[in-house]
Amino acid sequence: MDQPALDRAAILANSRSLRCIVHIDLDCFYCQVEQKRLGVPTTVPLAVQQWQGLIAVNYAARAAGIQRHMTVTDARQKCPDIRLVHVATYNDTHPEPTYHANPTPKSHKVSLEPYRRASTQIFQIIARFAKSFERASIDEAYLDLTEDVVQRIVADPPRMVDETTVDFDWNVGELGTVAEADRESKTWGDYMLSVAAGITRDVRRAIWDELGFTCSAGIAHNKTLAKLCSALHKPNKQTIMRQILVLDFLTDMPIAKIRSLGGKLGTQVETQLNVRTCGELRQFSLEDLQAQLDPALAHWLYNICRGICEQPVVTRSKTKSMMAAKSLRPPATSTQQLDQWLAILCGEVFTRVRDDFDVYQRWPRQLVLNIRPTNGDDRSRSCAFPPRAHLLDSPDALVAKASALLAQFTNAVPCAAISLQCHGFEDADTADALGKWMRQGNASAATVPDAPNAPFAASASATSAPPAPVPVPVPVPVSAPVPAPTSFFASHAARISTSPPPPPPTAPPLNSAPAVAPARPPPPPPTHAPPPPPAAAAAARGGAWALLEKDRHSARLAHHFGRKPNRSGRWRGRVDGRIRSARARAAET
DNA sequence: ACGGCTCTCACA
DNA sequence: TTGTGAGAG
Repeated sequence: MDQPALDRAAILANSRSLRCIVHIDLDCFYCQVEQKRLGVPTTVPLAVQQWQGLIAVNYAARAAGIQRHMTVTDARQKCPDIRLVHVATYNDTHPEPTYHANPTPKSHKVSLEPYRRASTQIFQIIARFAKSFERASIDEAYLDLTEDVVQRIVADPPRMVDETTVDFDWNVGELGTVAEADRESKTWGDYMLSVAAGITRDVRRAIWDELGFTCSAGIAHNKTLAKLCSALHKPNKQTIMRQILVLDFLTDMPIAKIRSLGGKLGTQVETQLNVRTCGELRQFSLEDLQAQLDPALAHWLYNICRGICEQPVVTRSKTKSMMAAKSLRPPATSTQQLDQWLAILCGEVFTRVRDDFDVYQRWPRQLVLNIRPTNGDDRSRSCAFPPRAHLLDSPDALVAKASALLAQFTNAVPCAAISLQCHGFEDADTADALGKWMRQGNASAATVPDAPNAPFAASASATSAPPAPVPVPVPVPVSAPVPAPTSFFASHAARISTSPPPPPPTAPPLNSAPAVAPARPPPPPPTHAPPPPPAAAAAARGGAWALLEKDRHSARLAHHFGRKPNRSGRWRGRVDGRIRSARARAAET
């Protein structure tokens, strides 16, 4: 068999995992938040600025040649009509984040709270449509709609042209860009994606109707493709990646566009193999790759350039850590200056932690202080986060803890940056009593109860009441082998019969993207990641360079496979692992 | 085994 | 660029 035939065979073999994965991505999110707040039409070029730099640019401004990394001076020069909005700021005399007229890094600290609150509202809507979704960033989510799609198909089966071809219309999104070859030969996978696209359209319409935000989406059989796909027709459009188009779609795709390959690792793969695109990467056999790269990395790359990706959508909607950071320009030269900024950071962390408690009834366990001396040598120290009883209405106890951490550094000044973060959130009930008791080594007498289902955040606002609890759905595994399309749906139907029905559509079907905004020009060409630091420095720190040495640091790639290396550091296949553990059990008895 | 610290990657 | 986040060794 020639190579393309082998590639297609590999994908076919993988098609047993016919998941429906959606990636939703808000269009120039910070800009939309500010446009909504200020009532600025989308036709007005607008950018969000943080000090002298732009951190978000709307599509009207992009059409005028404005790009993300420009300074405000360059932006005004290039587009005199541009509306520049500075992010909210605060300081010790104005502790409430507001949109000050002329904030300076010397006198103010940035607050991203308005975007966090908008984000919370968006995820609240997504939660109504998707039983399982993964909050991937402040404005991105992955949804696994497989179960919902199967449920809909079982309830309302499509007409069949023949045993394998489904009769339906593509009316729910753009198709992949490349050739629209085989448009008429629609597989079960295509049909599933079209049903997922219908749900996606409903989610996007709800976000628009209720909040006034537009977003783009990609609908595919896995996370990697869904993410690439959502960027294909921005803004305000959704794109379906049919399996038949995957290889063509990826052929000219720069590998740097693939998640986790946008940085040093991707650069190393590029230089070591002398490849830039997925198509070029496909020229290498698995053996070729494994001869030059870490075996785990080689395996992952071999699959990913063929559009094969098995990473599950991990249900997660709450943040795991919170950080308040301030870079100091010019660097702080006295500990008094540092103490002053530290108190401000404490105030922010205090407020956010308390607001979070009002919604989730959880409290952080760890407090971390990080400083960057001007020599760039970051240092951090941590301690226990003050108990809730000590932080009821003032951040004083937090300031005391943080100051003690700061005092641990002998050469803190001159200091270019300081940040405070907290993590290790625990449910309040178990954290206050049972959890501590368990951690003290009393686990033999009892088992920890499952954490109660947390309500989804209605708002991070301190003033809003906690929302009514919404049960967190139990994720259902969806990667079971698929014998044949019809039996696949039948077997899933039995398992999902007790699930609640999806919300009814709120409006008639739309052709392609919701008609909530006029067509926009395509996004600008991709920007490239900044060059990495010198290889020697990175290698000395044990960074990604070492990763490329065969058999070294392979465990770093665990997230690509959902499994971990064993104690000797070697990777196990799933079957291999089972055999090994069976042998190990036999050896023990 | 686990917690403390460092590093990478991503996104507005 | 800065300010956040997640995750891995």
